[in-house]
Order: sequence, then C-alpha cells, then structure tokens
Amino acid sequence: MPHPSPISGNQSVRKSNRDLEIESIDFFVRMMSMLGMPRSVGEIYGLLYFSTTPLPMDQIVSRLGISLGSASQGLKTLRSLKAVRTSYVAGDRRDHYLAETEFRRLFANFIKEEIMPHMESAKERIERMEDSLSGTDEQTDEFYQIRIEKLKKLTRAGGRLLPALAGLLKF
Amino acid sequence: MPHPSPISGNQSVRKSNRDLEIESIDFFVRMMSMLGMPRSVGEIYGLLYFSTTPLPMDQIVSRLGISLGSASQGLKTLRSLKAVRTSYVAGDRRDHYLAETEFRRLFANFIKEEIMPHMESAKERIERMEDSLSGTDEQTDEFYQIRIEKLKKLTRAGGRLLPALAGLLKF
DNA sequence: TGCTAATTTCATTTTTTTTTGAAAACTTTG
DNA sequence: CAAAGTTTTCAAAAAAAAATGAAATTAGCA
Repeated sequence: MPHPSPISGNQSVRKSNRDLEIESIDFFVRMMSMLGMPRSVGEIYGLLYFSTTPLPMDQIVSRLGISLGSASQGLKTLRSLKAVRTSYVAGDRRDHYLAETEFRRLFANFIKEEIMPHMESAKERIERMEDSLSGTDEQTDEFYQIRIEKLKKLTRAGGRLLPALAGLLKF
Repeated sequence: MPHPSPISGNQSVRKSNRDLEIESIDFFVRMMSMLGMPRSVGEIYGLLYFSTTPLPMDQIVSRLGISLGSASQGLKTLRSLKAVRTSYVAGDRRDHYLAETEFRRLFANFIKEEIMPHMESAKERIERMEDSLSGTDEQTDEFYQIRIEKLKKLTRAGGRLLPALAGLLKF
C-alpha cells in the first residue's frame, strides 16, 4: 500500500463526512467565485477545510476528479493567498496541504494582494484625467472637475476603508 | 441633421474631452470588471460618467463601437443597479441615459442586489452541514463542529458588515 | 551521483462568458 | 391604424477563462 487513505473510519462516519465535504466544496466554490476565483480553487479549499488530516496533491486530484495541472495551479493560488500551507508528514516525501482557517487574516490578505494594487493604478489614472483637462471652457471644466473630485473621494475612501475592513470583522 | 452631436465645442476642448472620456472608460472598465461586470457595462458607464448631456443608445453604440445588443443589455444591467437613469429630452422619442454618480448609493445597491442573496444561500448550506453531522465519532464531530461554527461566524459577520459598508464610506 | 517520485509548466482543448446582429416586439406620431 | 423609429431578445459567433495532460523540471532518497 503506497499511501494509506487518510479516511479509514467506519462506514457510517465516512458517509457523513462525505456529505459534509460536498457541502463544503459547494460552499467554497460559490464563495471563491464571488471573489473571482476559478472553480477548482474553491473545490480544493472546500475539500481541505473539512479534512481532519493534511492532504497530498494526488489525494486532492483523485478525490475531486480534477487534473494534476489544475490542482498544482489551484494550490499555487491558494498558497499565494496564504489560504493553505504545507505541513510535514513523516516518512512521506510529498507535500501535504492544510487549510488556513482564520478568515480574518485570509480576508486581510486578499484585500492587500488582490484589491489594493488596483486602487493604486486607479489613482494614477485619475491623475492623468486631471492632466487632460483643457482649461479652455470654464463651464465644462468645472463639470469635469467635480466628476474627477468624486473619483478621488471614492478611491481615497476605498484606500482607507478596504485595508481596515478585516479589522471590522468581529469573529 | 437627424440628431445633433452632443459634443459640438471647439477642437481643442473636444480633443481634451476625448482624452478624459478614454481615461474614464478605462477606469470604469477595470472597476466594473473587479465587481464581475462585463467590459461593455464598464464602457457604457465610463462614457456616461463624463458626458455633459444624457446620451441616447445609438450614440453610445457609435461612440463605443459596440453592438446594439451589447448596449441594450449593458444599459439594462446598469439600470437594474441604478447606476444610470433615463431622462426626458424634448422633441426626441429616444431614451436618453444619464450616469448616477452617488457612489455611496450605488455601492449600497450593489451589495444588496448582488452580494446579499448569496449570503442567504450560504446560511442554508451551513444548516445542511449541521444536519449531516453523524454524531457517531465524538472526536471528529467536534472538529467538524468547530469548522462549522467558523463558517457561521463568517456569514454572520458578513451579513452585518456588508450592508453597513456603504454607510462607512465617508465621501 | 544517479534514479525515481513529485511537482510545475505550458501548449492545446474544453468550457464559459460576452458580443454580435438580425428578427421580433414595442412605441410614437402623422 | 399604418409606417417609421426605437428597443429588446436570442441564437450563433467570437473571445476569454479555465482545465487538461504530457513534457520538463525539481527534489528527495539510496
């Protein structure tokens, strides 16, 4: 037996675990897709979230019925979001993956890594808008200036609020 | 001349307006795509945001170079988000569209319409998880119970925080 | 060090999403 | 109420995103 299955309890428990697993995968597939993540990423996290033991990639592949490529890519994404980490398992050279379950931290990280960079480039774009104000027609320029000001306020508010958001999550 | 162009100022102003328009479209295409909206929706809103006059659909089509179908669909989406509204223009039977620029309200509406429904179904899914707890193995059940509790806290926090978010935006 | 298992990469395929455009359905008005 | 103008709908096409799987790379072990 090359690698013993992590689930080896009695039948009725395994059946129940399976149900939980399916609901979990379903849950996270939807959650992740709201955040713009592909299906496979949600599946992997959902599987790991209710796993009592760390799982190696080939287990993830066989249990979810996805390809090696998807699993590798998905785990890479999850690692970069710090949503999973590897854990050492004695006598096994494969990486074993574990779900990180502190949502506050995950959330904070997501905002920092995935959202804030966009806010930065938004600010630059607004600067370019100001540069392209002609200054010829006072009437219209005022209109544009007001619109630009609104965008500035929006990005300023976003830049402050978003990073603070995770802190507001009272778990 | 069936419909006079809304832009009829002098050359230098028009050139500048065009630059602004392009930056605006670029800005909102990216913003909207972060929120999972298709490109065309961002383009339309970006165009209207810096338009000094309400625009009829065929103007939107010709200025953006998109199809009638896209424009119609995109405006429908924007209407449902209350991100645009129609305004009456005397002597013209076409609908004229205007961007709604109060981001706080737009944002509140987006959360209510696009996010909260998912939170509801998430709660139902968590209930199903609890139902599928076997109760056979105390050890593992406790592990699962803790995980389920975390999800509950997450959705509870989300359900409270998200609707309150718009209010936190201090524009 | 060389061998094998494990993982990553990436060109190709598949799936999903978005756009198109023409027909259908409205709507105004002469 | 008919004719022309406007908007919506929706099947088909195009584009974009994700998944696959096999080759290439890396890493652990004997």
